[in-house]
Amino acid sequence: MTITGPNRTTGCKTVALLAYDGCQGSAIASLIEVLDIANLYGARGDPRAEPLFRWGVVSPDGRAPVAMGGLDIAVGGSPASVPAPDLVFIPGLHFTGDVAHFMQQIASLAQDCGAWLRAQHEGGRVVAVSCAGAFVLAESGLLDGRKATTSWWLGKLFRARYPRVDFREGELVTQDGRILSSGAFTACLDLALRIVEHFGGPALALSCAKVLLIHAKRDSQFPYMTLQARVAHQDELVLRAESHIRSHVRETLSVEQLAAELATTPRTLNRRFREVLGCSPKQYIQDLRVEGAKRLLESTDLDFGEIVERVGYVDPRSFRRIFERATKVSPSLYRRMFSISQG
Amino acid sequence: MTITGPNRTTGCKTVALLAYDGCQGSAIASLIEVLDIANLYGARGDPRAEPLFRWGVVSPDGRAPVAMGGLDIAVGGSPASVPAPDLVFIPGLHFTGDVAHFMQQIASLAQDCGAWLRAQHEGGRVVAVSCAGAFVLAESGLLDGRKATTSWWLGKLFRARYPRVDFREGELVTQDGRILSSGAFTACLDLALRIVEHFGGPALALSCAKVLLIHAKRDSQFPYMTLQARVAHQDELVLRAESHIRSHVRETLSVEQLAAELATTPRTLNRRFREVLGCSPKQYIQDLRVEGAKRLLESTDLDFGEIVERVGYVDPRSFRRIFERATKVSPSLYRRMFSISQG
DNA sequence: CCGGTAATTGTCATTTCCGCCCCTGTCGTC
DNA sequence: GACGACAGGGGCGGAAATGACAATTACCGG
Repeated sequence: MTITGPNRTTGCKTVALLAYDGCQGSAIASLIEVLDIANLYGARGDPRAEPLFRWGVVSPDGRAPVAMGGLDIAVGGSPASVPAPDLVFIPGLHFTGDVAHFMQQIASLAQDCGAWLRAQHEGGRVVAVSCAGAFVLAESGLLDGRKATTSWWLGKLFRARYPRVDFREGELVTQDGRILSSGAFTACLDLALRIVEHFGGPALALSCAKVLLIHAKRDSQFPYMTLQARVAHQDELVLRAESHIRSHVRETLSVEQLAAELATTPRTLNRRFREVLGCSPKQYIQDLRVEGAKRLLESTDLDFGEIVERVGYVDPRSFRRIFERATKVSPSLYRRMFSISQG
Repeated sequence: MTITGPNRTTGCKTVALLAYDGCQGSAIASLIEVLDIANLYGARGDPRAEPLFRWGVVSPDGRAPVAMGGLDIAVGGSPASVPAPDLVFIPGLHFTGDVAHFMQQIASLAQDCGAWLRAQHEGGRVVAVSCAGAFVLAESGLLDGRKATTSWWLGKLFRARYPRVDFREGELVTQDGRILSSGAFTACLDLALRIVEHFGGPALALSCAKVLLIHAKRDSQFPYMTLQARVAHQDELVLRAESHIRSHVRETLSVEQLAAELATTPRTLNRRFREVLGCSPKQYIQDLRVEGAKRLLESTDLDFGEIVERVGYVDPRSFRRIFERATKVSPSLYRRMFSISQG
């Protein structure tokens, strides 16, 4: 797939999509299709109109990579084969849980494409990444001091590795100057819409959204997050506290009580939790309760008041506040999003 | 991309994905990735576990097709190269508005693959289609008397062409026996989840949904539908009526009044509308008003009561009912889904 | 046994925010 | 048209989190 003809001399925008081994092929295919649809709807009524977008797929070495899941993707050459793109897109990368291997892939990509990416950005082009693609940009230093996001399950790793980036946890799409980033897998669709909006305006983006069946205004990744495994640790006191909490989540549970139970003081408990788990005991309990409520919303028809009681709260109003802070959606919307039972 | 090894002798399920010229490549890539993720999450804790899914991409003639937007897709061969798949998937096809050309593509596909598809289905395999893929199945006679859906903008065409199919307008995913179908573009993600659920259970599907950032329970295409261009016609009376309606939508408007205005009777007006446009004058007016309300919800901050008045209604309660019947969501949710302004 | 040092814990004041209560408005259902 | 479940604003008393600093403990070599 190669680019033909000129671009910057006209109103037509050129997009270069970077494919590489193990990349999320659907992000590339989706973006292409969204641009294709935008071309169709943008030229409504005039079939001879110049298309709004052109695009080409490239790879670091110019050879066809094998995407995630084993799909072969044909490319038009190395990055140099798309002269003067208006936008560069880097898809994500599957993370299987092996941090070392993952970071090594990122480092290798950054080495191959970092200089090119920096040059593109300095040359005034828009750079858009989705999912783990943000790591490549961060590694290349392009995100220092800038807003960015990534897949929700990579958030902690990202924040730890790149403290200089203005990391926006849980956001779906971020924009900072000419740098766009987006979250997990299908967030690339929201990113694609943002790109269409950027070059073609909000009305065109909305038309595309309706054809594609995407909310034009999905707002965050928060509702999708699940409680991740805590860091392993050896703190005997905290371990005992965790165990005690786990077996009493359903009951009213105060930190003071808990401290007494473990023959220590609230202050110590607080300090140790923060040190080892990075949060307060109360927070820990709340997280568990919210996760419990999510399970009940997903798998039962109990009404919210009942669920509130089951996870150890009395007042629906307060627990709703906590639930919404964690998930960024209301309980009923959460249920509509993730209910397992038939509807 | 080829399948290696056996399949039906074990618990592993094999999926054959059919690619063809102009097909929606992202549907293929997405399904592959969803299956890949399902393999990862399904085997949690046991890296040596046999994967739940295997897959292979094929094309009618075994050669690599060029997907929508110009993306080349590598295939493992013709349909015969995936022996005994457990599921066959057919992606959609871009519809640019040229019905004749579209139907010719469908006919050609049905000719190439119809017999194979029928054999697969008769052999007990699951057949899944997304978007315009339903036309291929319908053309091959596999959908007669069965539930099916397709992209919302193809609904009328589908119903007209295949009256024997139990067409479910606006549904996102349908299942009838071993035949699955899904609606517009990204509905293939919902279909993919349904496939995972079918072979791996609801809990696994939910885990995948959260990683992919998909609602596990998106319910319909209705909110995304927009008023489509009406059929062109020559009925002078109806044309005058349409014109009169368009210029008076904002005012209270009765069919009786309208008939008087055009020097005819309500009965005639009804008959002619039904004959030419397939709906009643009242329905026609309502459709316009709902569409007007949608525009206002998308682009302004006016509250619903105000909008109701602007489109010519008095009672918010009754207009809400009409709005919800058409869109299947409440006005406030519609605004949250498609609001153009910042939020 | 002692004093020095560092790590940990306790005390307390401050601020934040939780949890409970009131209420109204919206939505879907019957 | 009425009802019940849900959403969410606001206020208040009290619990929780945390910083600063003092007190205690643990661990040394001398």
